[in-house]
Amino acid sequence: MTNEDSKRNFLLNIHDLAKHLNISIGTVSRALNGRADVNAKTRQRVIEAAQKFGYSPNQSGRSLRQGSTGLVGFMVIINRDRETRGEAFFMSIFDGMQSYLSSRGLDFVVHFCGSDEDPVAYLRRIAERRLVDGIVISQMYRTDKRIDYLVQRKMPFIAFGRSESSKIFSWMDLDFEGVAEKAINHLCLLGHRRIAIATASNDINYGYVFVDACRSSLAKRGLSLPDELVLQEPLTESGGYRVGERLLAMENRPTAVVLVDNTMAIGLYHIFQDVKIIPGKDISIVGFDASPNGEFLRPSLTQFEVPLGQLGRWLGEHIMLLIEAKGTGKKMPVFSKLWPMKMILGDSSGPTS
Amino acid sequence: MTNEDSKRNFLLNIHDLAKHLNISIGTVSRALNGRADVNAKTRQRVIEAAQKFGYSPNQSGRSLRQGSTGLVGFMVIINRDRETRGEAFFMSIFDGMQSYLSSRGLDFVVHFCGSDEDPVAYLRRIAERRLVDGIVISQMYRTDKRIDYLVQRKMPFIAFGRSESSKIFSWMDLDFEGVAEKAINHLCLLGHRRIAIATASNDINYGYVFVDACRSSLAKRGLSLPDELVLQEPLTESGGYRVGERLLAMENRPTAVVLVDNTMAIGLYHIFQDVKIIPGKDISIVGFDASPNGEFLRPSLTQFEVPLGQLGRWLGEHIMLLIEAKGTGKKMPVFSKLWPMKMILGDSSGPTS
DNA sequence: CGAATGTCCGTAAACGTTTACGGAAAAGAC
DNA sequence: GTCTTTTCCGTAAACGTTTACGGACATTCG
Repeated sequence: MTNEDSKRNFLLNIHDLAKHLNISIGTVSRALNGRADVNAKTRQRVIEAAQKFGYSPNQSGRSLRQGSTGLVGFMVIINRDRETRGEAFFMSIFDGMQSYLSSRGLDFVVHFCGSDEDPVAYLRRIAERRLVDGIVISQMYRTDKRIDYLVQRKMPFIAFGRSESSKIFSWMDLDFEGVAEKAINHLCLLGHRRIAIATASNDINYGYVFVDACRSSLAKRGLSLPDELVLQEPLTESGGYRVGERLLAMENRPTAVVLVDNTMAIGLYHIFQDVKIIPGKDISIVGFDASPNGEFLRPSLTQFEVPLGQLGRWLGEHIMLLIEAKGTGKKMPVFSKLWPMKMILGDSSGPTS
Repeated sequence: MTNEDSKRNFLLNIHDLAKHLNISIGTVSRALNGRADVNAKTRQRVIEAAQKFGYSPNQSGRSLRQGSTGLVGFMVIINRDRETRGEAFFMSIFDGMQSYLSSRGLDFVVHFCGSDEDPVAYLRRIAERRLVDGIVISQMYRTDKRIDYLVQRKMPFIAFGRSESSKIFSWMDLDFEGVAEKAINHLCLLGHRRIAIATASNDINYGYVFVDACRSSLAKRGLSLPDELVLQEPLTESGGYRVGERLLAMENRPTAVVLVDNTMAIGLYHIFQDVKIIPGKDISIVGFDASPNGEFLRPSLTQFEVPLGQLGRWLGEHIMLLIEAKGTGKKMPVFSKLWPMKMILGDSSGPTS
């Protein structure tokens, strides 16, 4: 009793609302859910009362009955040493996803896997407890257990980033191959022959993909990418600084360097500034994703532009399609998409001297 | 039938598990929930089976029965022109919160209110549908309707940031007063007399609080803060650039400027670099929150340090206390805390010439 | 050996919804 | 007027849990 009080609190449910309106709970539910078999006048009364008392159906009851939560998740792995893309990156994606999903009546929620937790265990908890109907997973590893798990569980998901897997699954990724080709082409036209690549550690898949793509693009032009020019460092400011140190220490210094993340550019610029090397003149730098930092560096950074909001909307739309397909029992479609990026010329890349 | 199939899918529930073990669902539930009245051997069998088949209780059923979701939320308002603190800021807070809450058996989830949505309506949906047991709201406005709503609804919440309100509510905020005092003191000791403040627009509460605090600290030293030295610009790189433009345009230029957000520092440094003004020599700059950007600026930025992970843990702990108090029917405690920040001396602040 | 106690488990109600079903009343057809 | 159709609403079952309650059986005690 006292327990019930503390549980119920003063919040009202569908019974209270029905009693107040002198109609049955079935009618209240039908009215709010926009079903046809309810009188227009009655519906109006119900909606007004719900509005007035601040009533929305309890999501737990609803989910339980419907077998779905109406919730879409996005899983982010927090990395203490930030060996991943800059986090600000995600915000614009969230914005686009949220905007699309809410227009379709779905809710959107982000799950942050702590830096001290196992991503697979974390994801399993979310899935087993049925917290969401579908999920976007990000920061894909080169081989990622999460994929096998979700496929086997037949849970709707999209991987933001590719991954090596024998399974068939939906993914979308930035067009690293296209970026590599454009970057290498640009630098080669400027006369560069010895080009370094700064990238992430090998188990982060896109670092690997990007280096591979650069190697191909170089090969097409009769150039090679020796191992000592692949500089693996954390994708951070200090990682960029470290890249600079390693470049400066080389006996046969490259004339250009391509970065897989713009955060690195900041550290790189600073070490160059310390030793009076001018980007675009003494050495060429090409960055990756367009970020405000890039525009504000001096000289401005040559980088690539990607409309993150649109990308988020794409994710929202397609995860919804997967969820719908599963809900209606149809077999789930499989999506895969490479998102194109546009090169923005800055002053950090110039002809060889 | 076919409908049931598509709903149920192949996922198993407590009945399936009980049938497989040849015991009742009650026992399964008790075993998994660690109740005393279940045989140790039986419990072991249940736990192993659950592990083997990947079973966790369906959260909807659980929430419905218990009247609580075991979920803690964090509401972030996405701002397209980023008139708020840098977003990377939040990640470390999430990390701390997630870490604390998961150690207490609670789940943590972040809700992003899209830039095209009304924050109050967004929050109401979350609350009315009982998506979470408690929530941290951030980016407080000077007067914030969300507070009144949550107080009236008796929903456990903590405001991350103060706000003017007649209501009593729990909050935690950075110690803007302390920062202002230290920054002003530091600059005054260096001989500065004419100090500008770069801040956010007036409806963001902390911008207002900070300017007010600076004004007090200046007054204590017999100095004033004329209106033309309060520079309201977006807390972005270009906002910082704009601040620089305004400073350069002044007939009686201040010798120092205090920023309420370090993102601004980037733009400010660049315009100064363009016109060959050296921070710390020709003009002094004091930043706000410690960010890697700050360390990597040249000359290094004088700024303030805050352990964001600890701050997140504090939020997790105290929102949990509020939820527990409400669950047991006790009256909810009220927390308020100013989080201290430590000044990190850089080379961007120096004596007047 | 009977009674009292303790250990463990099954039963069933409840949580707040949605929705298939059936039926009452109103409307239309003849 | 009756018969059919339509419109609208109430009833009750179901979703997957947790937990109060009671009872079966084993154990202890006198």
